[in-house]
Amino acid sequence: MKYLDIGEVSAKSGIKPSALRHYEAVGLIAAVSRHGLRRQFLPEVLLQLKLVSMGKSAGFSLDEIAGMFGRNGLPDLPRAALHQKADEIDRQIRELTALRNTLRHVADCPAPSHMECPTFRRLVDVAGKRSGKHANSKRRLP
Amino acid sequence: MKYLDIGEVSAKSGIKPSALRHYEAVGLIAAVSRHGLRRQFLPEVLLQLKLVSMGKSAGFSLDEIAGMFGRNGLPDLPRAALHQKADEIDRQIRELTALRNTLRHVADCPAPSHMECPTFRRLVDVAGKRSGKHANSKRRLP
DNA sequence: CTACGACTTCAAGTCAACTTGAGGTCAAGC
DNA sequence: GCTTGACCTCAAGTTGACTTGAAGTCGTAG
Repeated sequence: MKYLDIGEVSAKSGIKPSALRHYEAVGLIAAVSRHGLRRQFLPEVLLQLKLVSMGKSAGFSLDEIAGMFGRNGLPDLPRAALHQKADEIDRQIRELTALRNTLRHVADCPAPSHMECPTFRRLVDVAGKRSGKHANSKRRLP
Repeated sequence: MKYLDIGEVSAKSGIKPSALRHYEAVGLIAAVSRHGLRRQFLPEVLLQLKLVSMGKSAGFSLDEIAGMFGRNGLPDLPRAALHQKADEIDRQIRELTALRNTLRHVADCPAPSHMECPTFRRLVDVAGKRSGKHANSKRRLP
């Protein structure tokens, strides 16, 4: 009785049905059954989708998210792997913080050339304390 | 004399020449001149590239980054727009923090089903304080 | 009992951000 | 003066994450 069909999940999550089907195809979510042809989802799926979108905005691929939160929305990685993911996110938070500070600085700094402003260079350098081979990102407006 | 050619920029920035040419094509960076056919870059470009990679890891598209830091690597947006970008980043930092906390929690919480753990639900809800229509991300390993 | 609308599948298309490959240019060292 | 290697251009290919379109399937309201 409390099953949701794809349209309801879409309405409540703000994610298009086509995207939800795609998520099912790659194993991020699963329908509990079918009503005729229609997928029936448990309300739980909304929570799982929240995790998915958190992961996405963190810059993880769908595959990586599936790795963090198994097919059921429950993490199936060993503790250490999860902490390592958390560390990655910490690093990303530090980078974002540096970028935000940089933006606020350039918004307010009256110097003619930021490239020569020591504050600016220091801000940028903060992010330089080892990023390495990392996250590439992109937007898509539904 | 202190011009860098693309191979040097690539070596010092860790960004492939093909990507640098792509960045030039979309107006993110610019060569000051050519030596024969070869692009000559100012050392400044390395700082600009740092800004670009910060922006990328923040989930901005190359177009958006070009919007924040004009063709010269210097921001050309009005103060208010920059602060608005900074606010967007703040929101993203909050989401990332929630995700990291969630990961650390699930790594350590002994509850059998996280979906029923109140701490878990609270952590997830923290991120729910309105994201709206937002950042989609992806990885690409060079 | 039929029409409707919300769903279904599947193949193909799109978009960003690059990468790859073929074929060409050129300055510097021998 | 010729070879070499690092660069060049331009078109086409790749990947991830979807979206779109055509053609079909249902169950419920009238």
